[in-house]
Amino acid sequence: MSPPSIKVQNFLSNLPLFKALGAQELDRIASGTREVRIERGGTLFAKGDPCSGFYMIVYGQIKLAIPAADGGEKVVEIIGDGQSFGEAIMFLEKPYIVSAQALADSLLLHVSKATVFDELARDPRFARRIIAGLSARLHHLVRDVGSYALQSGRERVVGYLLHRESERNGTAGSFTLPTKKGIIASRLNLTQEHFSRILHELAAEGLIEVHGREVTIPDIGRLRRHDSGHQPQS
Amino acid sequence: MSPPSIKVQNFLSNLPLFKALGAQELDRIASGTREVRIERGGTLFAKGDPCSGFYMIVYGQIKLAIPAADGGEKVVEIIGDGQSFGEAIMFLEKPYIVSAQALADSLLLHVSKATVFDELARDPRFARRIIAGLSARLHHLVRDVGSYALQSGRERVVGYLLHRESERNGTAGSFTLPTKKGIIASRLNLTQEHFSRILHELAAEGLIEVHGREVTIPDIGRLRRHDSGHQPQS
DNA sequence: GCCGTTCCTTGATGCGCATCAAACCCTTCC
DNA sequence: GGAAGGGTTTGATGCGCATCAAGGAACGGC
Repeated sequence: MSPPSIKVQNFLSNLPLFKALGAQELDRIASGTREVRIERGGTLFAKGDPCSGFYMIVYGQIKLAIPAADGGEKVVEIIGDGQSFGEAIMFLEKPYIVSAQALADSLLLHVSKATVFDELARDPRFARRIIAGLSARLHHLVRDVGSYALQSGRERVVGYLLHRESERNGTAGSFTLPTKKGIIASRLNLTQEHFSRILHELAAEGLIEVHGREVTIPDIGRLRRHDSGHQPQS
Repeated sequence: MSPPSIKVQNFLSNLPLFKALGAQELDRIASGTREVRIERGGTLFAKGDPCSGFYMIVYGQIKLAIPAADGGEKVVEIIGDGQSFGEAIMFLEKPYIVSAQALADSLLLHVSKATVFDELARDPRFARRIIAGLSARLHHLVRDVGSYALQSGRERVVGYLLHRESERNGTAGSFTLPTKKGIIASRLNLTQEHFSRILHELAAEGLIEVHGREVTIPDIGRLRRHDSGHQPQS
C-alpha cells in the first residue's frame, strides 16, 4: 500500500511551490501527501464538503465550478498539469464553495492541511511561496472580474484566444482548446450557443480558423487590434 | 516631522493582522509605516502605478475600481475603517491593476514592502495572518464571480442588502448605504439607473423602504425568501 | 457497418439590462 | 434667498445575450 514515495519527491521538487527545497523538507511534505486517482467525469469534491488539504495535478485536468440552484454552473477555472488548487479554502474554516470535477482521467497529489501548517511554521520561504501563489490567483480573478464587467462577449473570447496562443507551445498561431467548448464558454461567462456564434463570426471575418478544437490565428496582430472591439485601444 | 509613533502602534495592535504581537514587533512595523492623508475625490494610486507597500484605513473610505478604456469603471471593492488593501499586488512584481480613490477624507497608514518582507521572514505568525487575509479575499471574490454569473440583478441587490443589514450595528432591520448609489451599483455590476429601478421595485412590493441612503427592511425573513428570485431556494 | 450519445451548431424569439435623455431632487455656496 | 451642481429618478428605446428548439457532426460501442 505504500506509494512510491521517491517519485513524489521528484515531482514535488519540480513545482514552483516546492522548488529548491532541501531533501529533508521534501521528505516531510511527501509523507503528508497521498496520491489520488480520479477518472473522467468523477467528482473530487462538491460545494459544501469540508477541506482537508490542497491538490496538485500530476497529469489530467480538473474543472472548478460554482453550482447554481437550477442545475447550471459557472466554471471558475480549468486546471491542468503541474498546477495546484484549493489552497485558499484550507486557511479558512469553511467548506468548499466550488466543486471539482475531472475532465480527464487524472492523477493528483493531496497534501494534508497539517503538513502545510507544519511546514509554514518552520520555513518562511515556503510561506512566501504560498503567499505568492495566493496573490497571483487573486490578481487573475480581479482581471476576470474586470473582463466580465467591462468587455463584451466577443472581446472576452478574443482575449482568451490570444492568451491561449501566447502560452501554447508548438506551432505559432495555432493551438488546441483545452476542453469542450461548453466548458470554456462558461469559463468566459457565455452560453455555449453564444460562444459558438462568436467563433463563427470571427472565422467569417478571417480573424481565426476553427476546425473542431483546433484554432488557427493567421494574423495575431490583426486579432489583437480587435481586442477592444470596434474601438481603438488606449 | 516625526509622526506620533505611539499612536501608530496602538492602532496597529487593534487590527487582526497585528493583534497580539509583541511591542518589539510593533515598533519594527511602525517604523516602516507612514501616515497618508487624502481628501475626498483624491486619487491614492492609479492603475499602472508601481506598488511600494500596502495600506490600512484609520478612518475614511476608499474605492478600488478597474478603469475602462471609455472612461467608465468597475468598482471592485469599497473599503472602510480598519480594513486593509493592496497586499496581494505587493507580492507580485507588477503594477496596480486597480485604481484607488478616496470617497471621503481619509487617514491611511502605508506599510512599506520592505517592512512586510522583513517581518515575514522573522515571524511565521505574521505570515499566517497575511495568508489568512489573502485567502479570505480570494474567497469573497469567488463568491462575487458566482453572483455575477448566476444571479439576476435583483438577486444581487437583495443579497447585498441582507449582507449589509447583517453587519450593521444599530437598529435591527435598518441601515445606511455606505456611499453613493452609483458606486454601489457598479460594485454590484449594475448601472445606476437599473439599481434605482430595482430598489423602487422592492419598495413597491413592501420588501424594503428607502429614504435617501437610509434603507429599512421591515421583514428580513420575507426578503431573504426572495433571495433566489422567484424560485424556492435549495 | 449501424446505432446511441455526446457535443456542437444554427435558427427564432424574447428578456434583462444598458443607453440616452430629461426632469427632479437635495446640497452647498454666494 | 436664488443659483449652481452633483446625485437620483423616471421614461423611451434598443442591443447583447440567454433561452428554447432542432438539426448536424463526431465519437465510441457492439
